Amino acid sequence: MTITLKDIAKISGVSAATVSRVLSDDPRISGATREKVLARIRESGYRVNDIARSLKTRRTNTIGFIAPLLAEEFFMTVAQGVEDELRAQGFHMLIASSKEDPRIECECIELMTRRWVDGLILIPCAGDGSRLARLAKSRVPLVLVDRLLKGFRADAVVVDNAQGTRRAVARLMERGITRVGFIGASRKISTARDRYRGYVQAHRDHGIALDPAIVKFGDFHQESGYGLMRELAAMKRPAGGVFIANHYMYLGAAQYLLESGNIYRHDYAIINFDEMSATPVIRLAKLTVSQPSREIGAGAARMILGRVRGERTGPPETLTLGTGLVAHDDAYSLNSMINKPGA
Amino acid sequence: MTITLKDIAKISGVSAATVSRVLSDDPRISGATREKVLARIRESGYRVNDIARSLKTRRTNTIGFIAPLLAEEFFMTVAQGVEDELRAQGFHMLIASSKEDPRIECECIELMTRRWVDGLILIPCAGDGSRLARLAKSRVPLVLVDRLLKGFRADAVVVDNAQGTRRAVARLMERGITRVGFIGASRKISTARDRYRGYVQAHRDHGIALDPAIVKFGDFHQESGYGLMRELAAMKRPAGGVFIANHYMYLGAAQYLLESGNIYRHDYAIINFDEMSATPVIRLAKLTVSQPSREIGAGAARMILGRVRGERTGPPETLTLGTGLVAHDDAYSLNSMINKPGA
DNA sequence: CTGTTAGCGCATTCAA
DNA sequence: TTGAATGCGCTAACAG
Repeated sequence: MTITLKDIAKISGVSAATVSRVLSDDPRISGATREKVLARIRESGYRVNDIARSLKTRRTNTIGFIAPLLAEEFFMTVAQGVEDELRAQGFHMLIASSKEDPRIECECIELMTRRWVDGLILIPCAGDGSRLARLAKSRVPLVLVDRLLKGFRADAVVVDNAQGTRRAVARLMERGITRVGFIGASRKISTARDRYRGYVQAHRDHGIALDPAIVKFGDFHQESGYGLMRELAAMKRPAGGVFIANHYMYLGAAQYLLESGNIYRHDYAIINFDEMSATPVIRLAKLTVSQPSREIGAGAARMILGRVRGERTGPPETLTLGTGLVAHDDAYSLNSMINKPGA
Repeated sequence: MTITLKDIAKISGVSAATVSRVLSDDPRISGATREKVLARIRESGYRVNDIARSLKTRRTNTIGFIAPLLAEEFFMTVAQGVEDELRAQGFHMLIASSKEDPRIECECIELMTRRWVDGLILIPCAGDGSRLARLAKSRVPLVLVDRLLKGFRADAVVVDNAQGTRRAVARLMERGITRVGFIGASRKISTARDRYRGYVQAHRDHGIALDPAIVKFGDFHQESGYGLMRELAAMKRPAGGVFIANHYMYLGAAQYLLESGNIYRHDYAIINFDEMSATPVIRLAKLTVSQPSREIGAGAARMILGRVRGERTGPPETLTLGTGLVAHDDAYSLNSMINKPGA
């Protein structure tokens, strides 16, 4: 027995339309009736039924957000940025994870679309954009975040992964470390591809030949980083440095170095990508490429709302944010570890 | 101009009611018409409008999930557990974060309720349950997760925080470490309170007097752990061990110990609460109390669905899961650090 | 400034 | 087994 707008109309002695107008702050309503109606609303504990409203207006004030996983700090920091911005603008957020599986991703999109989300923010999984063709043809605005899709133009918010990587690797080279290993992920993912590209560019910039033997591709997860670091460490001619393409691979690599005791034997100059809450505690990396993850999310939210509100029309735009580069002079190293304990 | 159920009825030469029945797998529909209608649906690319359906059925197949923050691994691992279970059962998840602010929390609840969520899973912020009185009186099922609220009975999924802490601290005491410091959070949060209780119990169990000077309360965040660890380290008579009440405080404490170089001077026997992805890499703790975070989420999802479907009625139930205790024999320590580099 | 009218797209009585 | 009629709660013309 929920109380409806019509009930309010009745007990206020006005029409339903008037109540509706009060609810939506229609300017051409007299102060008197507005007060009266608001009073009845307050007394009665009436609450709008957003579903009914949506059926009529064809807008749900809801944005869908789909990420490969929920329990990853980068994705969820982006999500937090999105949510903050959306809530500030009166929007809801429907969330789902694709498990890096295009089929699940499609299913999520389908379900959210059925629920009439006003727009969709997507951190896509690997592959090209063909699976999104139908969505693109529908009228539902879409913003791609973090990763781009081959052969698919859409609004997007990304960082300059190639440039961030290139600069970091170059920095190492300028310090005289020319043999730098690479621990990355499948190039079916644009960020993985671009980070690899930046790594290659740095070599070209410095006229250094790239040794394929120390270039390893895995899958952005901890186990992968662990395994690839082990491979790298097993080489007869070890690398002087290593670029590790994301936070979880860095965790895995670090775990290997610590568990194996390798860290006490060889002083790798490590570059890691992503500055997360645990980064200051790991302290194995000399250089960290950071991303403004929260801003990425906020930017995506603003972008989608621009479309939803019709403030922005026309061809897709891409917002490219820059990366940061943080040097850790306090990183562990063979030398510092030998020296410090004496202190 | 989206195509509707009525359109399908027309092109199929049947009534809207029939199409509706086909859509909901009504058993008393002839195989022939069912096939025919399904064919038209497929050809036309028709898709149900869930909003209209919800207005009619008063169910949205959507569960709201509210956590203090999105970008924290524990909360999001719970969220992942919830989402997996919900999606398997055909439900959506609306998500929001309260920022540990009861006012924002209330606002989120209000907004989700207006959108007719079928149920609400809440990791509440500090305080008592009075703010939820209205929600409790409404017909919307609620499941509390992780934290309980004083003076408020509701379905809940928690772990035995006191027991987990008690056992871990006891373990340290049995190894002869009797002076154990405490780094915890505000006792306005039930988990913080219970972990403190477990710490106190361990002392009582072993007949050890508790020294208030080494018991510190902060706020579950990194900065707090950092600051409290510094206070502890500054004591003239240092503790032999420290219990640190959650992952982020542990990160902060670890950061302090490393930055200050204190770790090279004093070998704290550390217990930390929560096993997260970075835990194996930090390696400062000798003992870790783990929680089945994903299972907590899955359990909460099952619990709320039981209510939503009316399979479960009657008084609130509490599902209490156990904690794990992991020993890290490979943890750093002053001795290991001095010895290893020689290798 | 306010009321009347007419649906939004679907599920569900009640008849047939 | 199927159809016709009705309304969920709200907004948006169009009048007045």
